[in-house]
Parts: sequence; C-alpha cells; structure tokens
Amino acid sequence: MPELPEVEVVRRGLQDHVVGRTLARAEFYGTRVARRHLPGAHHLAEQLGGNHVAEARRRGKYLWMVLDTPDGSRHGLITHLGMSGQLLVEDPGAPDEKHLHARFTFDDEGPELRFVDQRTFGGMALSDLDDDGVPEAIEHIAPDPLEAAFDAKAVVAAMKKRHSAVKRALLDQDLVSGIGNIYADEALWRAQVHGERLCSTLTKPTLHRVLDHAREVMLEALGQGGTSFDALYVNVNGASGYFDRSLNAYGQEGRPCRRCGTLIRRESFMNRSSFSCPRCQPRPRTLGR
DNA sequence: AGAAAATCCTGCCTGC
DNA sequence: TGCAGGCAGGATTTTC
Repeated sequence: MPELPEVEVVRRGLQDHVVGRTLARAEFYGTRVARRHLPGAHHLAEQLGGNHVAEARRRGKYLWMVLDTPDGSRHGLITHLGMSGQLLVEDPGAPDEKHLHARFTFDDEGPELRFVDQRTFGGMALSDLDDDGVPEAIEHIAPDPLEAAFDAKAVVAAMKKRHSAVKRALLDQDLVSGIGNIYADEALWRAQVHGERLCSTLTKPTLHRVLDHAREVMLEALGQGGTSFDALYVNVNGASGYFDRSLNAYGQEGRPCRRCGTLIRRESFMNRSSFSCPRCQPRPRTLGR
C-alpha cells in the first residue's frame, strides 16, 4: 500500500530525524527482513555500526540512506516498505512492537529508528552506489514521475510498443516507478481509460494523459500526507495521511462516480482489485491479452 | 524474449 | 465459538 507519496513522507521523516546522526548499532530480528541482503542479517548489522547518515533518498517506492562508513567509504542502506512496512522514530524506552524486525540506535542516545512490518513483504539491504548515488541493486527501477530524470516522452514511446494492459504497464516499476494499485486506479479514472485497454491500442496523447494524471494525483496525495486506510501506513511519528478522502475510484465500489454518478465497479485484475467507472471508463471491446 | 501466472506473508473479515 | 476461506498486494521467481 505504501506507494510513492507515502514513501516520500517517510523519506522526509528520515531527513528530519535521522540524517546527520551517527549509528551506534543495528540489530535485525529474524532472517526475513534481510533476505535480499545476500550475505545475511548478521553481516548487514556488522556493516552499519559507526556509519554516519549523510542523506535520505528515494526512487519510486524504494528508500535508501546514504551512509559514510568509519573507513571513509560510502554505501546505501535500501529499505522497501512492501505492503505494511513502517519506519518509526521512537524513544529507546518504548515497548517493542509485535512485528519489530530491525532497530537502529545512535551515538547521541537520542530517539532510535525501528523497522516494523506485519506482512513481511518489506526488507532492507546494503548496496554499493553508482556515480549518481543510486544503489546498484535497484538500478533496474525506472525513474519516478517526480524525478528530474523522468522522461515522459520516452515512457510513452515504450508503452506504445507494449502488448499488455495499460494498468499492468503503470504497475511495472521497470517502466515507471512509484505507482501502485491505488494511484494506478486513480490516474486511470482521471484519464477516463479502462485499465485493461492495451497500451498499443491507445494513442500517444492518451498515454501521456494517463502518466500526467498519475503524477498529479501522487503530488496531491503527497500534499495531504499520503493515503491511509488503517493504521498500517504511517509516517515516522506514527501519524496517517488523509488523501483517502479524496479518492475517486480506489475502494469506492458501489459509490456514485463523482463525475457522472454511475456506481463505481470493482473487477478482478492481476490477482487484485481494480475500481473504475463503468460509464467514464468502458471496458475494451475485445477482451484480448 | 516478452507476457503472465505463481509465490511469499499476516491479520482482519465473512460465512457456516 | 471456532474455523475455513477470502482478501489486501509489491516485487521476484517461475512458467508459458
């Protein structure tokens, strides 16, 4: 559920509460949180002690802290929140959460940073950084629509060549990153396009419109602190955003479309739910894929 | 090779 | 009351 706006809210929290501090110690509980760190959780913890947090960065749904090591080198600690991951800044005395997977303490003895994750789709890993400061481990992730490096024209051209549903393309993080199920549905509603229409059958201006709406809706959500349906998504202080009040499609089954009044429908697509307006977003005629 | 399905995981909710 | 099953779904792995 955390998509670009929610992850950016967390990044800003790290910026405010963690950047500039020096790690004393990192602890990982269980092996799952570090499963993408191939040398293992023990190795990961060992590498982090004494590291200085220089920056908190983000691409799409990936976060990373740029760390300066005691021996003068630099690397990145990647965090992906998955479905339910949270980074929380808390007093060291606060009781451990049920799903606490990692704890970072600092040499200033100030608040600690914790990684809590109920559904365990999230994870952390250490990676070398490329010349642009992007972890090599996520170099396959495409720029997101809020980055200067984002090239909408190139993405549209790539989409036009794809023989797959436009929603599938929006969710492909190697094509454009940061968009998940919620903002894909919202962008498609705004653009009045059904998500199962094939990219190759849409015009380039239409594809452009879809991408522009994706960017806009994520910016608006960011302005409201992100979207949250329950206590699972929170900022580093445990507070929720309120963009869910502004959703026009996602989770709105049975409610009238705010544009035409037709009741929003829910359909199954890619093993998940898609919400759309039957009138504003007619299904493609040919059910091909 | 490109596209799509299968897989991982826990908690909440519904229906019997 | 309890239990089974469905649902939430991002990214990687496997299959076609």
